[in-house]
Amino acid sequence: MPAAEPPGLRRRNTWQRGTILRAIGAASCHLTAEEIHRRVRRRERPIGLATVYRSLETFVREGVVEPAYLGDGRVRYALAVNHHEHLVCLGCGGWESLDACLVPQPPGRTDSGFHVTGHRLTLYGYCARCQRAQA
Amino acid sequence: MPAAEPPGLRRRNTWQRGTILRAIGAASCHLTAEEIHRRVRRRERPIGLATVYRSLETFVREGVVEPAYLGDGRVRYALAVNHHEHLVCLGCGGWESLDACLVPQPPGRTDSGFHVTGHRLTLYGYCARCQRAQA
DNA sequence: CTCGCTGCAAACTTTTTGCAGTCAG
DNA sequence: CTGACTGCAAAAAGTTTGCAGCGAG
Repeated sequence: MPAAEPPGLRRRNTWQRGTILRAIGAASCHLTAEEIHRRVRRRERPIGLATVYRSLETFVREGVVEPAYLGDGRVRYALAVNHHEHLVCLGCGGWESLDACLVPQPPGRTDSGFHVTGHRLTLYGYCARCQRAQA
Repeated sequence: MPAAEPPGLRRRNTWQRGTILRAIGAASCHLTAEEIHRRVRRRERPIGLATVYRSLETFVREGVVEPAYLGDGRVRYALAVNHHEHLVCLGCGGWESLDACLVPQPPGRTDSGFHVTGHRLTLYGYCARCQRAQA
């Protein structure tokens, strides 16, 4: 499920990547790159923001981490293991998490030969507060 | 379905918005803001990029246009009527469209009172080309 | 040893915002 | 008439990249 290994690269395990991955895993929801950066900076040895971005890119490619685009112009990340969907409000831009996964179908292969390893579902509409405001 | 009317604003129809909406509708796939801008610029009277962005924001709020975040750092737009899903390759970053909509469940209301009016599903994995490259 | 990874800072891209003038209703 | 919409240009925000040094394997 974690997708096949990248072409010819040999991955190295550094303490930075471990720290970043642990920070994402410790969070209860999706984090932005900056939030992750801020959390791993608290440690004795700081980690560069660029490193966070580069590590995230690697993790996403490996299928370990899942990105989420909630419409506020920044990407959020969470462990693929903690997969969940989001409800985004078109009124205020806010969002809530949805525990259930509404796309139960297992990864497979499409007609075009595309190998599906995961998915990302975002539901959008209006939150309770915005519905009231429109009344 | 096109969501309720915004709070206290009265919308105005300008030739710019009509042109932008027509450009999106004429496209066979999702367009980036810049692509839309380039297309509406061909006309005799050019439209400002900021206007394109502001109009898109309005259209999305109204539920007329649907955004798509395919992971390349820019947002793409298409008419909600032309709804379709995407397959994004984690290997090369490319993407293909999927005609079928895999989330047939109708809009409804969640426990938290959130009113769902639409959704956005992105499947990810590896395209045929990248699978071959990894072999 | 080798070569992928890191940090820093500069560069880039995309999107947003301020403001004054315009025009739809 | 009113105030929402527009254009321009400047600014912001988020992400990427170049490069030299470091260190995992």
